[in-house]
Amino acid sequence: MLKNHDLLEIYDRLLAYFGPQHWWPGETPFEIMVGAVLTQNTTWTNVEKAINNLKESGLLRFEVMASLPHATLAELIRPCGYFNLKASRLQNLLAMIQTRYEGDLELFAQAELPPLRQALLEVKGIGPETADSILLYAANKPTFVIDAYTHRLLSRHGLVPEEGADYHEMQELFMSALPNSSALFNEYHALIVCTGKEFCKKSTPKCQDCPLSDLLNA
DNA sequence: CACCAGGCAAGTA
DNA sequence: TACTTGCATGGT
Repeated sequence: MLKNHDLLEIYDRLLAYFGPQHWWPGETPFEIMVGAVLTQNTTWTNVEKAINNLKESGLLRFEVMASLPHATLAELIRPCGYFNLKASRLQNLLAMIQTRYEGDLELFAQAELPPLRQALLEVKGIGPETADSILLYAANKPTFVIDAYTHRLLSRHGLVPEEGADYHEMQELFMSALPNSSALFNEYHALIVCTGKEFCKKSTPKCQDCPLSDLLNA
């Protein structure tokens, strides 16, 4: 079984296997932030369609999107699913940044991590994963993102239960075992997603071919 | 056809 | 606190 202190070795293996990912898929902090909301429980290919709609309409900018009617925004992001819900969530998020950070993402990114995380979590529709994704990938803050792939990796290797694992508990596993580096957390989470997409799927796992397969019965 | 995908919040007991 | 349900499109 996997041990807590092996998390650094796992990183080395994934990096050697997949190579550096230089994530997140998005050209600007604003695009990354929007993508973080749109990808909630949704495939990235569907998110791309929604992002492309926004891009082609020239709406992928803070001031423009912030003044868009809900129905217009919802229609554009329809392909990524939950479109009414996500339109509201985006608007809630933009309103918070408008109020607390003058609608300025650079100012937003200059804030300290703990209050910034708190501000994000107070937005209706922003939970721990979305908050941490925005903090890490749009604001370069050193926090570890826990998603379905990460949970699956940990549970398949016996580090946490398959059901009922706590987000903060899983986050602490990584953050207590690793140096506090946003560059490292960024790359590590990206590599976990690579593993998840290629080997660690829910119903069709390919554990035999996974670069970590020999750790399963060590 | 059933199941899955880089969640989250609200309702119920 | 511990379940359960709604939200929705698109791919396998």
